Amino acid sequence: MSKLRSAPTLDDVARQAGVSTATVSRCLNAPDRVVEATRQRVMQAVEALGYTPNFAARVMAAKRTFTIGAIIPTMENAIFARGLQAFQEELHKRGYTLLVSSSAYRPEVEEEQIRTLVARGADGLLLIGHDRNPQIHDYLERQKVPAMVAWSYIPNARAPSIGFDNRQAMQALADRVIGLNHTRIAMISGVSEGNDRARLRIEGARDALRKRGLNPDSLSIIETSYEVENGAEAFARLISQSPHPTAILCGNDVLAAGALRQAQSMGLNVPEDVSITGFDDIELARIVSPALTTVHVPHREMGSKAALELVEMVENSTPGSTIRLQTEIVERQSLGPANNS
Amino acid sequence: MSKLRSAPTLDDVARQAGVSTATVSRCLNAPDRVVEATRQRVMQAVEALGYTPNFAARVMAAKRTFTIGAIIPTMENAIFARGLQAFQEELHKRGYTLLVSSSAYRPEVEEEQIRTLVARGADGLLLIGHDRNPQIHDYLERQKVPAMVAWSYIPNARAPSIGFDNRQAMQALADRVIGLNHTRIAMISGVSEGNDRARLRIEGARDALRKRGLNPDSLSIIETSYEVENGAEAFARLISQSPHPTAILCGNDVLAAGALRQAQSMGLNVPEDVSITGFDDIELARIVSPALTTVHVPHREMGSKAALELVEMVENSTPGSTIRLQTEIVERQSLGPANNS
DNA sequence: TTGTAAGCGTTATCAC
DNA sequence: GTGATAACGCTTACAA
Repeated sequence: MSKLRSAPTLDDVARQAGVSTATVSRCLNAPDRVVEATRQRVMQAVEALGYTPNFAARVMAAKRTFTIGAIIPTMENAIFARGLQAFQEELHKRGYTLLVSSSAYRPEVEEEQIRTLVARGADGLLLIGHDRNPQIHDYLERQKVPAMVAWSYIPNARAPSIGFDNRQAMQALADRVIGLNHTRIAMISGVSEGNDRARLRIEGARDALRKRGLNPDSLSIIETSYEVENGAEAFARLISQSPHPTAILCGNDVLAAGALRQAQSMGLNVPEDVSITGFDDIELARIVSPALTTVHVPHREMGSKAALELVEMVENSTPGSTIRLQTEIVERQSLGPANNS
Repeated sequence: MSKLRSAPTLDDVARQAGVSTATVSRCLNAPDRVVEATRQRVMQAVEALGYTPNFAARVMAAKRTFTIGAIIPTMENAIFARGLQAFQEELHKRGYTLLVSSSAYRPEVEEEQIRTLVARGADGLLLIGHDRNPQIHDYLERQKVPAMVAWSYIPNARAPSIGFDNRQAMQALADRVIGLNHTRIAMISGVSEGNDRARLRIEGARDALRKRGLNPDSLSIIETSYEVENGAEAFARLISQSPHPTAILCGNDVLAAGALRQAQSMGLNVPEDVSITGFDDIELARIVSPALTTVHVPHREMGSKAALELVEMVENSTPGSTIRLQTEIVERQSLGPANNS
């Protein structure tokens, strides 16, 4: 049986070019440390053989992968997509490759993915939100893999983070709602357990009620997972209360879109009969009609700054700094004055 | 200076447990080939040291990564998300990890990503659509990395594929439109160059005109990239023609959502004044109002079957088979009879 | 059942 | 500038 010819190695290239493997390696990694003529010869051999360096071997020898891993809760909605795209673009400029996996909002899956990415030699990790088993951070420290948290700003947390103050942002929005004379307010939130963003947004809404002299416990909250259908269902339940809420704060735009759809299918006018607000300002917020009044999050800025910061941590072993980004309320058509009939 | 203690290796575990590295390796990879007592001891050592196998080393020795790579054109809209999620879930069941990267619809980026993933030892690749430089397939063959194409069904193409017949699907939809007495039809397509799905959908629309005795060249087409804004702009241009089209076929739901928004902001009623159709049946199609009449694509089925097929190719060196999935038209509210005034 | 030792394909440190 | 050569951490015959 003939020996299967497998992918060409450095050695093959070296032999073909009549040089040593060291020279070939230099041609690829530090071209100026090799004389033009030999480099030409080597590159020709590389071309001719269709050589691609073996990544695993390179990693073993160099102990660097130029790879950053990111674990996001879901790819199925656009919340993280835009920020991640900017993250990737910035990394690419700096010579890094991004590997993404999604945990489906399950902590144990996230943990597994973290270990997988570390085992694969990720030079650094991007994680979403602060809530997780602290042992994971012990593990990352032992493995010396720097990690940065995004989509949430919490100073002095275990890991440096870049994001916005979810609590304050929702408080500002709720305050705006109350300013329009809404007093019967409800909220459709993402599942708050293990999700600091969701939890802080709830707290923010309560803060607003409190500051305006309303009872924070009067806020009826339904927690549900982040899908359009769930938003619709939750809306149906909340609106059946009597007297029904005149404004419904949603934990994100996807839930808000679901709520809106449900309102419409129940023959309710938004915002005349009931106001609905979103959070995130993803594309969807402008697509639905009425367009959503929501909280704009600077996704791209967050992604690119996260990349810069993380690369800095990786390359200079710095602890990483925590960065706060500003959000702003964008007023569109889904929020109007209360109709307290 | 004290030696920095780095991540524990197999050797450390072996020493701690008082066995050889081979035994530790076996405990991890073939637990039944080791006696219970020693395994206990080894596992304790693993636990105590917080050992994680070094992936690169493992790959070098075993020549398998249990990793599948996927390169999708974009993460920024939901077209690929659901199918990819199913793909990942199925792979996970089979013990594989999925690595995803996005090419931003740029062929040269896709090519680079393919090389990156191969260099990283991906055991197999999932690619979207058939249009690409054929040299890439030569390369993959040389590297012996099986690849499967999804989102497009083309028999006898260079790579096996799983998907649907884009041409036939759009033809069926256009036929339905014509059956509602539309004769002035326009199309908002994705950029067709380097995108067989977009191209075939255009062809399908023309086929329908032809079969119904209409002039296929009467189909005015605007090609644009896949974002809501582009759909809106294209709609504005098409509708300004006189007489204006009564039905606008969109290359996907995102473009359709943009067209719909633009129609509404111009005070046009859909479908009374103009009909709009989508393609893909992503969540968005049900969120907008009127909800989109569109082509339903079995995304999850496509993803999981692609995984099965690709794993089969990887594990048994089979050539892979080409699988055709069925689409169906879902009638909602954005398509109505022509108003030929 | 367990241990020994030979790779795996690079990079990096020295000499030359 | 270039060439030997020793790691890097693991898997896997083969031997014991």
